[in-house]
Amino acid sequence: MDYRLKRYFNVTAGNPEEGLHRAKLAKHTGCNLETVRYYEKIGMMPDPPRTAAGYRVYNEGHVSRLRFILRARELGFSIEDIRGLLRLVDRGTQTCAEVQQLTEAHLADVRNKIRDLKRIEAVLAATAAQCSGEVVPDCPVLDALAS
Amino acid sequence: MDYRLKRYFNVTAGNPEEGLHRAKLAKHTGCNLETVRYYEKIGMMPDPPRTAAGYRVYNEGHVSRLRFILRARELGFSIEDIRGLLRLVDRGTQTCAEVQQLTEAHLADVRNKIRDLKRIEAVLAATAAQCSGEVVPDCPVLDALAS
DNA sequence: TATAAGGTCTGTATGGACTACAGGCTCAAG
DNA sequence: CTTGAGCCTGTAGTCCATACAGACCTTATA
Repeated sequence: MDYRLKRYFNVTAGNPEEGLHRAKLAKHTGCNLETVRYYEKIGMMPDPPRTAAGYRVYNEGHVSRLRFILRARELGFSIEDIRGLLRLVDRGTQTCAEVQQLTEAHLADVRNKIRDLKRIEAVLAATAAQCSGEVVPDCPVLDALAS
Repeated sequence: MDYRLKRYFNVTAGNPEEGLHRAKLAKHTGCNLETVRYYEKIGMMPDPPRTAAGYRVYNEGHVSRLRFILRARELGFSIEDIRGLLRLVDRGTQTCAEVQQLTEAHLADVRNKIRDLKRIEAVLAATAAQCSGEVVPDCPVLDALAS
């Protein structure tokens, strides 16, 4: 399709609101503009279709995938961890056993994170509560994770 | 005290098991050897006392502080977040109101992390359960964090 | 329709948080 | 008193982004 024609369709041939350029994807997800390109480069995000002029065009699928990646990073998952999680989404050739093993490993990791965060939560909540008085309690933050 | 004397006390003057050199601290905490020095440089870890020859000497306090930092990083806290949390430990000059505000902010962050991790946990658990059969379920991992 | 403004492209440079290495000193053992 | 392991410092390299530079595309306005 000629790019002159594409204009009539607001970038993509389909639904107008499904076609996002890079800046809009970034804004929708809270991602840095350049990071979008970076994740594409390292293979975390698929190469998006392009307009005739070479502009990247994203859809809702890209939005949720990118949101997931960003939040998973905030939750302390490494790039490789996230690749593993996304493999559960992108799979096709994997056997069920492989999927299960991967899943169980992530599950253990996630549950440990939850456990430790709850410990921190408890300590912080106690601190905040006691602190409403004049007395600043002795702060056992470090002990929260004293495995 | 002369360092020749210190030998008799296994590096520190006090309890032998309280004096750790850098490699031992690293091994006890699972920290990379060089990272110990790095955290000291950026002020996350206090400058430890030194032997007469200049060797760093750590105690149990250093161990738990470093463990905390490392785990907090794994849980997705930034260096600045952790500085904030540690300020609750290191405080002395802060007012109660400051401590409380800081604590409440961290608390909200922690609770959001827990919420999202639980969502991931639920999806992973479901995946693992279904996957024990022959059928690989449609994988809604991405939807887990579709805020 | 010329042009200015703003969005996008690519490649490259910079920054933060580590991590590894090089060259020299210290220490315990033999 | 030498040898090897461990520690010191400073510096270089890596990973994960983030920012910038110079060129092209698109839209609005004169």
